[in-house]
Amino acid sequence: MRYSCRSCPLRKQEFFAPMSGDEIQAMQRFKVGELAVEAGTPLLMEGSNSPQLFTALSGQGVRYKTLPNGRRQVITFVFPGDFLGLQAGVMAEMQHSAEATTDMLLCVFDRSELWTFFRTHPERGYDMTWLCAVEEHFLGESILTLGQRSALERVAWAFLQIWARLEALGLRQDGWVPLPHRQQDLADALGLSLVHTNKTIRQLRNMQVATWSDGRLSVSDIDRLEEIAQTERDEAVRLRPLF
Amino acid sequence: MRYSCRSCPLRKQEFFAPMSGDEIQAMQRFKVGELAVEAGTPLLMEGSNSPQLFTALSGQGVRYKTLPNGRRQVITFVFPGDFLGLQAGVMAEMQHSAEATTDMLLCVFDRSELWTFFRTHPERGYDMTWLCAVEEHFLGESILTLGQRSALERVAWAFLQIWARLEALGLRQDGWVPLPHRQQDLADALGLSLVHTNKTIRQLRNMQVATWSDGRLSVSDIDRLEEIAQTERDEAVRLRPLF
DNA sequence: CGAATGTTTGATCCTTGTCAACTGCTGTGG
DNA sequence: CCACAGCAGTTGACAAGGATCAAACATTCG
Repeated sequence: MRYSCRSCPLRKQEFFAPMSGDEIQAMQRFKVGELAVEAGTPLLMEGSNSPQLFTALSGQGVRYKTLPNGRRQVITFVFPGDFLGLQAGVMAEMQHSAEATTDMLLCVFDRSELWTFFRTHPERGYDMTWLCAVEEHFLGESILTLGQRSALERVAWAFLQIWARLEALGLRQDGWVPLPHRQQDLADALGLSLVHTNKTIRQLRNMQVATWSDGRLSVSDIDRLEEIAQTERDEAVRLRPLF
Repeated sequence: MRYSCRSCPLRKQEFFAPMSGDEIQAMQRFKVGELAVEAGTPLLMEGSNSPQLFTALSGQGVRYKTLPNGRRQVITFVFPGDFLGLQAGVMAEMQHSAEATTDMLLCVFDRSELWTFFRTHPERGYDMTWLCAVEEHFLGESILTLGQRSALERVAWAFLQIWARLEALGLRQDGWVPLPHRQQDLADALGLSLVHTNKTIRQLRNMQVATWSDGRLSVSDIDRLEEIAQTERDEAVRLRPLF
């Protein structure tokens, strides 16, 4: 039996203790509702202080920061299960923006209720800390990539991460996973120019390792991809909780 | 009156509710002791699963990851007040290493007690989440820097961050703050080569903006530094908690 | 049909990396 | 005491990875 907040799974049963009936009720009070947004809709704005927290249910988006000169850095892609807006809940305001790349369905929580929820259900503090450590792990990997990997290694690494994550989410069908972003988005995530990103993607296709076109990413030689990306398959990617 | 875990301040009173007598007692049981290490000592090892958590009390160090080909990425510099080893407490093992650059004094906690502590003092889950959001903010800034800033911008940004942080810690004396790392460490943190980092530091010195030599960083024109780094002074840097 | 958006490709430039050599300093052992 | 090794910092010459510029192509949408 799986406990869940209707369509919004609170967590994976494999990794967390099941919730009591009381907790489920509290969770449902905590949840405000669902929100459907169209592609291109801004979800969070840098400098704002939105009263809401989101969990992505379906669709994809990006979290990003911008420099005064206009350059944009994509921090992470947003996939189903990702949690958005915690910063504004804790710090004075958001430090990054987020935008829907495709149509998205979001699970909306009321920020002010978050602390009430944690206070009445203290063991969830562990969950949050866990979530935090996992997030920190991924950001650290990004830093490693941006700082030390070559263009080819970066793209291979990104494909590998995305592939593993979406596969773990059960979004693999036939030989591909959905990756509806623009090449510009990947370029901004990897700190590369659009042109060079394009040429590097092509290189991976020519090597018959991975192909990304029409919003579909397919990896045909995952071992080779790991070799190129200088990384071992990351088990942690599968552990990301669905809060 | 300030409550504290002896020399290890649990938190800044400005941002957190004071602790009850019970909590202080629990905190002292949680604390195992202090640890003095020499410069060069490894504190955490990637892939290991150390049973301890640390808070830096004095001295400086680095947290870093390495690629199979040997390249090293410094994730953050470790300053007094920084918390180390949470990952291993939550995930299976550490995902990065840490090393003391100078002699350091550390406050040691027992990992297994952490959860007990949080369970008995649930409101500290908030603190941990807060700490997490702040950390995430800084890692996000690093990603922005590595992805989008030029070499000169990167070094200026780093100097600014370090200056603000150490100043907030009260470590500024006369016109300088202590920065005992090697140029190689900064290079590895910024994703630049040693040689180019050296030349860029020199450039900032020639511009009479900032000087770093003999382990002392002095900023003579902080406004200019912000301009170059493409950033506004970051208030968040001052909010980092001393857990 | 034209406008807008995204992808692809080639040519050229430049920021940064790599290589190499030299300095100054410190610690060590003959 | 000096010779020497080792390490961090410094500088110049050169190479290269990736950025920028420019233009063509494909799709979609009004």
